[in-house]
Amino acid sequence: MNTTSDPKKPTRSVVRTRFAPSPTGYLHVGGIRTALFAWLIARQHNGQFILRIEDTDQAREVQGSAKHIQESLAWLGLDWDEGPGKDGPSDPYFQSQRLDIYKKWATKLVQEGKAYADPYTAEEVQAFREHAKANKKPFLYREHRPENPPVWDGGQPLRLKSNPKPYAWHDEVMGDMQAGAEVIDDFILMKSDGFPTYNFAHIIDDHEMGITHVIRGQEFLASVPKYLDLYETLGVPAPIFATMPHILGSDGTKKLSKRDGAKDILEYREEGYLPEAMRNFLASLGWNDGTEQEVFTTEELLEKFSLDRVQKSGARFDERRLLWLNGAHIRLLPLEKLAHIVGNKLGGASFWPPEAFDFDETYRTDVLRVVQERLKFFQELPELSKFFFVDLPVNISLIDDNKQLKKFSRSELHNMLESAKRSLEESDFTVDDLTERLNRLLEATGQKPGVLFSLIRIAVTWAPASPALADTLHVLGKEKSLNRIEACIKIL
RNA sequence: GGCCUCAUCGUCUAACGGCUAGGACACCAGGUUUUCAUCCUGGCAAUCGGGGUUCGAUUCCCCGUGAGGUCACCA
Repeated sequence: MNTTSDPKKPTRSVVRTRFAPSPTGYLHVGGIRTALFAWLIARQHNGQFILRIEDTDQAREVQGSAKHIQESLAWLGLDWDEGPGKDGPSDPYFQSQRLDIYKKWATKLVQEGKAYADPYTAEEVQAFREHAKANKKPFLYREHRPENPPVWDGGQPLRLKSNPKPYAWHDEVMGDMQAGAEVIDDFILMKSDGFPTYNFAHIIDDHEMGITHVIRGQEFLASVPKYLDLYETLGVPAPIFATMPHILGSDGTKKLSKRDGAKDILEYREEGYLPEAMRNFLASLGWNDGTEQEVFTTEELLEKFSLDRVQKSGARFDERRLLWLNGAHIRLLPLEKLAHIVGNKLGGASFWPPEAFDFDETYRTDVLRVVQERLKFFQELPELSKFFFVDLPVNISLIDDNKQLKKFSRSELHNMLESAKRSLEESDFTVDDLTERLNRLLEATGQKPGVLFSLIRIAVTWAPASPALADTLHVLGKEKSLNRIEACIKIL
């Protein structure tokens, strides 16, 4: 393990970005979009993308969520160059394992008189806060800064001795920013439990890890001046900031959050969404390339993404758009690849109905070829394909309620199917021959396709929807098709 | 309440200060030899309000209004 205090840091490439979640639960689309953008920036500059786990709040930590987060990123294809499971020059990447580093920096600040122990109890500080609130004034701790603070022994909160003054900075997304001295305060660096606050730890880590671009959500925008103050006090250069607008819930009222029903990103994997589609969707929420292109492959995203075209305003999360995009990406997929994804869900599972495995892979691939263009997400594969594998129960209402077929008597339908059967018995069941025969059948029976084809389609599937008739018959094969037609003839 | 940010069809968005404000999703209608889907065509639908500046404001400025964020020993 490298000690991060080594002054001779390894040569770093120009761009290093990070995603730094806290392990307090799962990742939803709001949070993971920031990760996508950070990843995109790193990758398009041949830089590094670092995953850092910010586990400094013992109380809020959720067991297993660090793993879950890693799994989410891995599914989305946001691979990290350094982080959990990937040793790097700034190892370790869990903040809870970097306590000595924060302690060292904190001690340095104390020695230089730039930080001091907070002598008040939590209740006392809370009283200050409420007093300010009662007077409708913002709370500033520094107005209560003790004259003779006790020696910091690690048991009290450690506060930064701030230098209130106006700050101006540039944000890649938000543009030129400025703030007055009134927002600068003596915030807490180290908590009394010996852990650093986010406000302190992320700055130390970003510096130690050589992060060049800090890409994060809007909730941190108001804190940037405080961070600027700390950077100055630390004598450390500030990185490039890029503040992302929030993704709002579909009702548009709040930042998307778990409380408001934001889904675990991995649920989309379960439902059969493509990571490719998710990346496209996430990117297009708040970003576009200025053209009318809507569907982007990840290669195109890497080529075209830029922070300066990221929207400043928040965007609502509309799952219908994701659904459409997913269908579009499914149609873009080569059949073999689609077959592989569909057949290898997770833990040996698949999106196929169980009956599909009574058949060989060639047959399943044939089925997939004809349903590909109507798939929107993989979880709907069973209902779209089940009749290729099992005989669905007869559902006579498909005929009785069909607005074309209901006009005919049972015996008329019976006769139509009889002639269909006779013709198909002669077929070699290639798509071409089937198409040819079905066309001739139209002439021979004098029926419209809406009648004849509907009837045959229903007879061989008993499903409300299915692929084109010739395709369906071809995939089903001669024996099964004729058997099903035969069975239908009997009940008519 | 203070501070910060934002504001174009229902939604995601485009538009050096200059054409009938463009595209996509969704929805509706029609077409492609049936259904569902794809694909194609068409339709519906927007510059938050008020003042300026300007020959001309979606665009620039001001004031409202609305929305979001922040003001933790959470991140």
